[in-house]
Amino acid sequence: MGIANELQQTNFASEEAKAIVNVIFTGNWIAYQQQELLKPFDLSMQQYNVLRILRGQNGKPMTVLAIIERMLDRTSNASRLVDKLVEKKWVLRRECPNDRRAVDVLILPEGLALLQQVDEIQNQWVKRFEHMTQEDLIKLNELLDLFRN
Amino acid sequence: MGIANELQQTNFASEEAKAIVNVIFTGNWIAYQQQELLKPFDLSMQQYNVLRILRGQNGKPMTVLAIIERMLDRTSNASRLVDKLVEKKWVLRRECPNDRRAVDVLILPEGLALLQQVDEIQNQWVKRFEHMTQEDLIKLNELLDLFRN
DNA sequence: TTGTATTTAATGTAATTACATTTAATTTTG
DNA sequence: CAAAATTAAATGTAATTACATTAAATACAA
Repeated sequence: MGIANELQQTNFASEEAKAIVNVIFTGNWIAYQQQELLKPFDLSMQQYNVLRILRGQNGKPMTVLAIIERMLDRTSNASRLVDKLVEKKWVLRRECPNDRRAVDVLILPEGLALLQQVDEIQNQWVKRFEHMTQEDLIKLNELLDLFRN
Repeated sequence: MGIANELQQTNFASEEAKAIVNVIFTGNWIAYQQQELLKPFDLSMQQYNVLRILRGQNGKPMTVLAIIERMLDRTSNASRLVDKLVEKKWVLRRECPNDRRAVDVLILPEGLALLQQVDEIQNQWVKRFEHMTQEDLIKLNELLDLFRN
């Protein structure tokens, strides 16, 4: 993967400049891996994210707005995202009883089953990070959090 | 920014799982910052990346294929990317003399001037990371490299 | 209560992207 | 050398995305 190594080689103006590129590049890299992992399930990362948020509700419905607020990437298109999930019969969409502007979205058993399947593959895949110690991972998470502050 | 903090709060299945989400999220976050920074220059991140690659050539032209190989994000659309740069008169495109299939792309003085302007803003902006020590940044870069291996 | 403002979701659209195909030029092979 | 294979870039397209606008319902204020 050409650039992955080149990143180490390239001489950057500063450690900051390298970190910026490195964070973006590594983010894209892992996002790509995740996309590939989800492809066999005909699931995009955003759709997967929404399904997991809905699962987190333990059966309670959520409005589209509530979903948007929980999503990792601010998407203006949650409506159409939910469309796709409805089409595939993974979630149910229905008018919200107490506010007819709003729409309740609810994960279906089929959606839950799908997530369980993905979880299994995901758990397998995560083993790819066995070369990192727990300490490494904690430190990485700390530094990324610091980076954003 | 809701999620940024929620990331710290949310309880993940594992440190690995958190790192995956954290890397993607932080990558998107910083990419967004960069996009905003480039917006006043009517420059997308990919276009900026191409211009910088061309600047690195110190006046020598590059074929589209050579550009693709150096780009951070594998884009299948380098042709159209270069189109935009040509439109804006930042680069020149001409037939490659020794291989008429190929196309030489060359950064123009206007393109170099633009980059210099962006550099200045960029240098200002990077100060946002002053809260991180040099050691922090080096460690972050190391851990990201490790993460990809 | 009635008109105005706000909120929620859906939609229109233009730009971007990924992926496949096409065109033209060059290289390889028989 | 001629035909086939490969290479480089451009193009077609369908899907995705960002951004603005619309439509419908609700909240609020006079």
